[in-house]
Formats: sequence, structure tokens, C-alpha cells
Amino acid sequence: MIQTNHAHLNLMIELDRFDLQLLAELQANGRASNAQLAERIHLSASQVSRRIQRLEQEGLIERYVALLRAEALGLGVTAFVSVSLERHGEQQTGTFDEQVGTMDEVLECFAVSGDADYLLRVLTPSLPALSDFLLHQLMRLPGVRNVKSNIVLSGVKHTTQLPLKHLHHGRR
Amino acid sequence: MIQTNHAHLNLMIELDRFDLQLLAELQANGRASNAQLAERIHLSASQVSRRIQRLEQEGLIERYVALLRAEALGLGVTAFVSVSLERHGEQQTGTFDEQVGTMDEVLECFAVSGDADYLLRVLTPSLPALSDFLLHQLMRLPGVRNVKSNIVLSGVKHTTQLPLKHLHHGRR
DNA sequence: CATAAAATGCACATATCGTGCATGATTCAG
DNA sequence: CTGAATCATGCACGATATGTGCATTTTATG
Repeated sequence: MIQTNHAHLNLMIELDRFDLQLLAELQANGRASNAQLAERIHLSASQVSRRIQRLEQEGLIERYVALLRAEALGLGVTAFVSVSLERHGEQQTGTFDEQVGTMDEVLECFAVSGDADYLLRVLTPSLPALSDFLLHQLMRLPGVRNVKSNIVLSGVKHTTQLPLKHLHHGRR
Repeated sequence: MIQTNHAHLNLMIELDRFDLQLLAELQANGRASNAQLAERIHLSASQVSRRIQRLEQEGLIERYVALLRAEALGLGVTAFVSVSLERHGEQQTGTFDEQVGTMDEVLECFAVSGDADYLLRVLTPSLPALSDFLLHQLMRLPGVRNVKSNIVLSGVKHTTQLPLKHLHHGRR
């Protein structure tokens, strides 16, 4: 089996082109059967099964999830929210992290370089609901100094599929 | 069957508490078997199967995907990129949308209110790779006037699970 | 080159899925 | 309220999917 050496990329396991194909296929359809996958990548279903097991065990495949359609669930408002904290040190940061982690409305929260300390993506049924969330939940978190939100006007692209092409550099 | 009326939320189908439980379970584990789900929500496996079919057909469940671990794939750099376009009208917007949609590095792209026109989340193996992407791909798109990026220092929360609690307001 | 290790597909027992059907529950009309 | 119609449900079962032992093939190593 010809495998691609990704040592410079800090990869923990070796991936060949079949593995990469499986990853790509499963990112697109997490419920593809082993038979379907086998047909697409030209291995047997049992080999597909074993390889997927390995990809899961090694942690490359983290989990399988159902993606729901926000609009169909009445979740019509997305906002990006920049948050700046008071300058009090790590205690506050830890608390903010934990609390934000429990809020269903917050889908993403990243600590970022730049003006703000955090950037959040928030999803609510309506603008009043967004306002309510910001005023009564987010702004009330300890240490929050400033909150600035930008409403999403429309979505151009939103995928869970990670880029894999940097892993294709070896021989094929 | 007691269903919750969500007419004010513009829902296309009625959802009862079993449906909501299924949605929650499948958001967390997209490969849960019908038997597992049946046990958790106290319906038969065949009823689970039929309900999931309905949720899929009605579009609430959009798809199932495998979520990969970015770090395990050597994708160590995430950035939020604000993009402003020249003021030329819709032609440029359409082109930008299409082109961005084809770039694997771009996981999310939203048109937003505020200073910038778009906010993108970009994933690359390294800072040089990010720089390369910004300079040689993104900035070269027609109509791009300004690009500003904020590097993600750390991730606090990143989930694909949409909030469902606004749907729980009816009788249980 | 020979040997050891790893990968592979076949076969098959077990698990899972999807659907017909009978039954029970709910809704609707008089 | 009653009876009929409609809808939801679980059981049973045929079809499909999964995972693993095993023999064979392929690859790596000294």
C-alpha cells in the first residue's frame, strides 16, 4: 500500500488515497453504507469497515451528526457577536468560556486576535429573541465589557467539510 | 398524539416531543440505530424509523455527515476574514459568492451587516498557507476591495447542534 | 531472496432496516 | 354522545448491512 507521508503536517497516522476518499465521502454523507463506499473507492465492504474503524479510533473521524435545517425549525436569525472582556485575568476568561459553552444559542465561540476577545455565532428564532439573548444572557456574564453584533443578511456557504487537498501531495 | 403548534414559528410540519427528542439525539449521534433511539425515547424501532423518514422528507433533517478533527488532519489555523467589496452592484456580488463557494478552505461565508460585507471562516494547515490563500486566492477575486483577518487563538465552542428549546413551549 | 508483517476479500453469523398488516387511539361529523 | 374514518403504533419478517474469523495476497524488512 502506497501511503502518503505527512510527517511535516503533524499527522498521527498515515493516510493513503483510499483513506482520504473515505473521509471525503463520509464528510458528505455520514450514513453511506459500507457497500456503497466500497463501490465508490474500489475496495471490499469489509476493508471499508476496517478502515473506517481505524479512522474513528485514531480520532480523525470525531463523530457523525445529523444536520438540521435552521429555517425549517424557525431559526431565522443568525448573528456574529464580538465580545470584549474586562481586563481581569484568567479567572474571568474561564468563567466566560464555561458559561458560553452551555448556551444553546451559541453555536460557535472562538477567542480571536484583533479588537475583540471572542467571536461568537449565535442562532435565534427572531430579532427580539436575539436581543433578549444578548441583553439578558450574554451581557450578564461576569466580565463582559462590550458586546457588538452583526446580523447575518444571507448565507453564502456553510459546510462542515474540512479541506483535504493538502494531504494529497504524495504519489497517487 | 399531543403535538405542539408552532404556527407562529413558520414551521412546515408539526413536531411532538418524540420528534424533538429524535432531532436532539440525531444531532448528537447521527449513526444511532433505530433500536437505540427507540429505547431512549420509548417508541418502537419501526416508529422511530418512520418518524425519521418523515423528518428527512420534510427537510428538517438535511443530511448526515461525519465530522473530522481538524487538528488530526494538520489543519492548525483558523481565521475569521472580513471582506469588503467595491461598490459595483450585483454582478460582482454574484461572482464573489460563486467563487468563494468553490474554495475548500472557506468553511463559512455570510453576508453581514456592519463594516464588512462578508465574514468568512477559513481553515488552513499553517499561517503561511493562510497568507497564501488570502493573497493569491481571496484577494484576487473580482471586486474585492479590502480583506481583514483575525486569527483564532483558541476554540471555546463549536457545535453543529441547533437550539430546539423554543419548540418546547406547548403542552408535554 | 526469504521471512515476517500487514492488507485484503470471502464467507457467514448477527444486527439493523423498512414495510405490510392488524390493532389501538384519535379525530370528525351527525 | 356514538359510529365511522383516519392516523399512529407495534409485531413480524424478508431484505440489507455490519463486523469478524480465516485463508490468501501483498508489502516491508533484513
